[in-house]
Amino acid sequence: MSPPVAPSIAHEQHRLIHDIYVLLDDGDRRVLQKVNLSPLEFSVLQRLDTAQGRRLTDIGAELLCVKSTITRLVDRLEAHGLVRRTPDPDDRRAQRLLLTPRGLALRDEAMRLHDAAVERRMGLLDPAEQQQLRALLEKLRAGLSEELESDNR
Amino acid sequence: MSPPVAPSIAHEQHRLIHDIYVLLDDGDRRVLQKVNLSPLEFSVLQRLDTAQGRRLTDIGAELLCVKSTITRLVDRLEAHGLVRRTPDPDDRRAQRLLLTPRGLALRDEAMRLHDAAVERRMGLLDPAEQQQLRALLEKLRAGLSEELESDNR
DNA sequence: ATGCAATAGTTGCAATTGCAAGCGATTATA
DNA sequence: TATAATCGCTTGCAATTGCAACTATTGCAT
Repeated sequence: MSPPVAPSIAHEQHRLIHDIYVLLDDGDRRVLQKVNLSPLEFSVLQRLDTAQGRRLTDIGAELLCVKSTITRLVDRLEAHGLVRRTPDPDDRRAQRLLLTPRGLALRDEAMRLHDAAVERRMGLLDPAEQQQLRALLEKLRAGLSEELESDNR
Repeated sequence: MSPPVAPSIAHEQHRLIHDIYVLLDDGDRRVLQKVNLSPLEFSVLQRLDTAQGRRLTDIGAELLCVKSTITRLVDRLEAHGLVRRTPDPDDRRAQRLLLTPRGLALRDEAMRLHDAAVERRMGLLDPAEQQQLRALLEKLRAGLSEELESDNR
């Protein structure tokens, strides 16, 4: 049970976040299965709209996955009629990705289900705690993404 | 940018945790690559010792992945001489999984690297904030795992 | 202007993972 | 104690993902 290396506080914290993520992701997976979406597909749909659209690379950058993953995930979504690729008017290399009406409807349905499940799970903390948690996480996220950017520079 | 469904507070919080996890996981991946381990492999090694060992199924349950994933992940670790399967004396169906000396050394090396990276990243919060965060996350984790258990019942 | 590096996206390939079926061992039930 | 249900683990198969290589386009530096 006890490893020879003493775990640090930060390590414990990281472990906590990891455990929680695993639990949340597992819950997400079950909920989203009802609308036949994987968590990653849902993340992509969440980032789209029906008007201007987004470029594939931008989405990949936000989700920290390689371009080819987005390409093929979008292939699937498009085959299901949920999104539509359209040429970017400003850059002939790029594609803009749009939600179709059907995609919008499914996305909203998924969000309703997902939000209800998340609400229930986050309800384990009272509102004051949720507020606290949110502030801490926002600070952490800001720092982490900044660090990531400077790493990539 | 703005979706037609108003995002709830809980939803925002979930999004934060998700984003942070993605960032942390990306960081983990880079660090662990230096010792040629995937995050999941590292998670498994972290849960092992050199004495009694753990059963494969128990590890899978903790990491919320199916048994076959553990089977094959252990196949790889064993092929690299990091772990060893040994029959469970109490149950002839089961295998107990042990760290080899080499596995122990690598695990400790990985933990040193990983901890240093985590320490640096969690250092974005001051000690008081880390303390706060830890308390909140522990409460959340406890609630979530309890919920998971009752789901599976 | 011209050539060279960087960028957007796609494709081939290998590795990882989940699901379902299967096999031996164990526990529960009658 | 016989039989059925469950459990621990493995294997076949399909799906998802990352990496590297490639094409087409853009932008920068001369």
